[in-house]
Amino acid sequence: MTAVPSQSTLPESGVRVRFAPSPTGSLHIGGAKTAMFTWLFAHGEARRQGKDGVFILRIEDTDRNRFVPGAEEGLIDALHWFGLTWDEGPDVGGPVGPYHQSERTEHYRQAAEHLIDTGYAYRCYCTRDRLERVRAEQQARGEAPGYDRHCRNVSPDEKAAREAGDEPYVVRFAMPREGETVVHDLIRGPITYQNANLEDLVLLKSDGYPTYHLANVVDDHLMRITHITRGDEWIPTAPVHTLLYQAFGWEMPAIAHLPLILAPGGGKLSKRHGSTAVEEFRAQGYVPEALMNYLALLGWSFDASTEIFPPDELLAKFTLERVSPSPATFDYNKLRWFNQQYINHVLTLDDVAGRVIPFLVDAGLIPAGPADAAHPDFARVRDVVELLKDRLETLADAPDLMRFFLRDELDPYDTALLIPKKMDLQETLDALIAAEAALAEADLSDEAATEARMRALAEELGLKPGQLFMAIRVAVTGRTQSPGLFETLRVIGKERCQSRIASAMTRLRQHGDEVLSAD
RNA sequence: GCCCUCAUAGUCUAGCGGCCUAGGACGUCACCCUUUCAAGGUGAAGAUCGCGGGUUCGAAUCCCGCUGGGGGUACCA
Repeated sequence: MTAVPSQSTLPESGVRVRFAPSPTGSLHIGGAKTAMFTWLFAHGEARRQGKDGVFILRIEDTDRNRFVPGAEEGLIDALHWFGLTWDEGPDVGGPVGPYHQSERTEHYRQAAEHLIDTGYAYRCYCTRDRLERVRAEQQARGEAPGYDRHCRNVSPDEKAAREAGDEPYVVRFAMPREGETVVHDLIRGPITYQNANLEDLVLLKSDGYPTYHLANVVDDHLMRITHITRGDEWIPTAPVHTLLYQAFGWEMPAIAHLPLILAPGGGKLSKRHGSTAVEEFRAQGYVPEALMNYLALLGWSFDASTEIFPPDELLAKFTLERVSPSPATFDYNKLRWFNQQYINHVLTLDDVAGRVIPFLVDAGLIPAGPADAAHPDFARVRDVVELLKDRLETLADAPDLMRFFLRDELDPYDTALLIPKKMDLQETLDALIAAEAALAEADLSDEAATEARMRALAEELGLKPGQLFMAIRVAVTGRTQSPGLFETLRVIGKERCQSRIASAMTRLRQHGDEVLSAD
């Protein structure tokens, strides 16, 4: 008889959990949420209770048809960016590796053999054609489609004959035909299943690779997982896995199914609704802390009013007990709000300045360099970010809002914008001439003094302060919207302010000529 | 079809039998602040707690049914 795979010796540790993605694409936001809750449980809740909370990354690459080269690297990248760290995994190693299922096939083969030997599984030689035919017939008769257990019931003679040949086969689980199986979900309580409704699932495929069911159970056992945390969509497989543990004679880990993320219109969140991959949110200028905060509140809450939970707060407060069983709809709007909160109020100025750098580099506004204080332009960027961070919803908004600070040339703008409300071209020109003269002898680093001088000037000119300020604002920024005028002037610098006002005056004169010649 | 699961405003949620004339947040609208735009502040509208039965002196909270949403039903995970 084939021996059942056995656990390696490992010091008794409190909580061992894993995130087990398949490298079939980029990290979906739903997967990120599952990973995060699992991480919070191990590194937050368990460790707060004085337990050794271990978070493991395991790569479930048993489907050779869906394998995507590079996906694993992308997954790990995205997980790191998101802010998760694991204690054991394919990249960091660990005592119960390897952490790729494709390197653990011997365990699964052995486990399947053991189950056959003990009568809990059997070889099935049915062809795909036959399975399809059976399904079609069942459906035609209005029956529930499913494997008819043909190979489970063959005579001993036929069985022996088949085994002597070299036909390809799969190994199926011999599901109990009666009784019921109860799964105790940590989040939703007991779930009862009638065994008669359960199918004889394939455990080992004809290519020798295991299915999810076998590999998952065997690995969770061998890796000494204490709590299974996974998405809601796995609930229907829970009784099968429970029965599998029983067949092996292994203790079943505790299990918790985390609520799914739904799309705004209902159904799965897909490309049609917007971004779904963590990598996309990153590229769009979301900060990981905000994404984490938003996702945490999609199914978990601490109290009736707290909304802002930076990662350390999450680690300090998260409990599985307060995770809701109901699925939640993804709201891009609210994510944006969280992102804005982090950029405007939670992250430090230096931090935001650093994070904005890659976006400015991509836009060609500053030279490439490190995304922190080591960048040669850091001080400049920091000064600008100080004025603008409150109007950043995402980091990707930065290049557009910051252009007129970082480049000498202004973007093209409509000359008519220079003329404030209730003023005409000549009045505007006069105002700018006076403003330029005043600016020439002003100390822009003293914002209060500059403002006082300009307010006085407005009065001399018989203008409202806002009118004068708007003319200057447009001349200096090329826009009707900007941070406070005097801090804007200070950061842009006197020389550039003067040359921009000069060119605004030139444009006004030309504009006037054009208007005249058109008449 | 069958199995499972979920159910408080458009959305995320608090609530775990009386504190609820249902609290917070996003979004929406209004006002304040104000040199523009943000940010910030204040306030408003928005939920017969999906529906129907029970249990109880009393139910958003417990039980049953229904309805609706979601998931599963592969040699994918």
